[in-house]
Amino acid sequence: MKEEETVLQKGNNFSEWYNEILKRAEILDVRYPVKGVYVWYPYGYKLRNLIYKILRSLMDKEHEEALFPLLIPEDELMKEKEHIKGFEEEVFWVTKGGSTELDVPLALRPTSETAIYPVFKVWIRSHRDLPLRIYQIVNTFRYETKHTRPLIRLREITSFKEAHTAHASPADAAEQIKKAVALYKNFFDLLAVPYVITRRPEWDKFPGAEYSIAFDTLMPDGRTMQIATIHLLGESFARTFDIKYEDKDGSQKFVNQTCYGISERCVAAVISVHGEEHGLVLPPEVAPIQVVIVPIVYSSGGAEVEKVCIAAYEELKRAGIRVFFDNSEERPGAKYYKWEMKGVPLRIEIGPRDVRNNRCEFVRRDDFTRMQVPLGDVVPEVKGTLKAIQDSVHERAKETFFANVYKSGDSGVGKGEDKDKSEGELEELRRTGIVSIFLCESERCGREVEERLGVTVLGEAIYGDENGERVKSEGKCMICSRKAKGVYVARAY
RNA sequence: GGGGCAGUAGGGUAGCCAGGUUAUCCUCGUGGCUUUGGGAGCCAUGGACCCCAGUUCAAAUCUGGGCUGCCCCA
Repeated sequence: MKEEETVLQKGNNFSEWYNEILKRAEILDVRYPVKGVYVWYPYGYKLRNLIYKILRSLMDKEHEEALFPLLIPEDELMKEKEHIKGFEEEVFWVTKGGSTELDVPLALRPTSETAIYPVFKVWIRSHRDLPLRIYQIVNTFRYETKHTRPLIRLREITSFKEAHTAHASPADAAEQIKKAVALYKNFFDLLAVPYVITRRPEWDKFPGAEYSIAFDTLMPDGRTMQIATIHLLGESFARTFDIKYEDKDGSQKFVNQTCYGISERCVAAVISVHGEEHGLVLPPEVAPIQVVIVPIVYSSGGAEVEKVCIAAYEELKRAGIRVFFDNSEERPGAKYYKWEMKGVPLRIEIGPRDVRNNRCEFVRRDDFTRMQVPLGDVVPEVKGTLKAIQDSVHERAKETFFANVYKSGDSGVGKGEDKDKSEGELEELRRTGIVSIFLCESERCGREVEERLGVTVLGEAIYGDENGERVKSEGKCMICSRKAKGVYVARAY
């Protein structure tokens, strides 16, 4: 194979890189003949499952997993007017059973509020039933009319983790929002994916919510991608679906609700943020194969090498490492390229020279550094190296990310230039990253900025820096000069 | 939302403008022999014109529609 087929340009053509890597690393097969729906390859599905295993373990501490139906009757879906307005044009409908027209058309859930809340009404009777915190991981359907993209814009979202909570008081619900933010921070930190957290503008919040908070990461082409959303629903859905509880004093009260979700965009983020010219670079936490052992076998003396490889393999496996022994027929070089493409964090090479010296060689995927390790120390050395790779992958991602978060005035937290930007400069910056500007809360000014700069307003920068400190910032709106807050804008997916 | 380009073997492609014999090349699959410290070599062999209609003696090639994919702009 030729050199240009080996090296994938990521920087100047992200789209091509992204499509190519999904295919070559066997994450997703895009050849299914329906627009916007795709097939998970076994390797991609293992990656997905490891990522969702982390998400599950975080959720399970304070939520219970449940499973609600895919089909939602038309009358339930239509109940919450503001909510349905936001989805109406994207709903898939089941209208026939065989050749019989259905009395009530059934929607394929675009999200599950209207499937879950009628059941909440039945489940919740007393303040003793609160707080109620459930989640599910399901597929959802949206009739996307725009350009669909694997893992990013889908007609079938296969892996939507949605949490729904109900609380007695507004304060409890607000407290839950904070917990959800902390939980998601924890999650993306483990994936080594950097983010900004913003409160979405009033005119861009989740339909039916009081307010929405979102996590956005930065893709290599300079666009942001929303990777998590958190919504305070207040009482609006409770009123619509009549979800009430009997309080201690015997009175009937509406519950206060929240919901928050993460989709397989988190997988797209892991792939896009860390990958490079040679393929995927997976953080060890989520790598389906953490260590691959490649034997260097000659026709003579191969048996000895194989014996040592198997011994190392068994030892690592016993230690709980996800290890693979590649004793296929290919030549060593071919194996290196293959496992680099698949993002395996650490490769161990063992050949006759190594066996003679009672050692093996480590090669790190993140920086290709090579080291010799005594065979007796393999397990502790692997553990230490995987930890080091996890950290350095995270550090590198954060460095790239924050180098592309720019502030204008003191309205943000980025590490870019700390001075006021002219519109021309902003024009330049928005091509490569996230820019913080002052903007008032009116939709008119927001839309004008979006139009003029060709960006999306992500929202007020909250929990902005790494210490989780809220950024205090007040200034003048760059459109109307009224009192304004610092908001992030960027070109968004 | 608007505009452009494309669909030929599992993957990538030539041929299409100018219709006509057995559809090109690389990769890949299968069997065999020799190999193995960064994509091995040789021999044999396997596999394709997106779908529907139209034009024509004749369509991968021309026309229309559909489906699917990709790119750019908003």
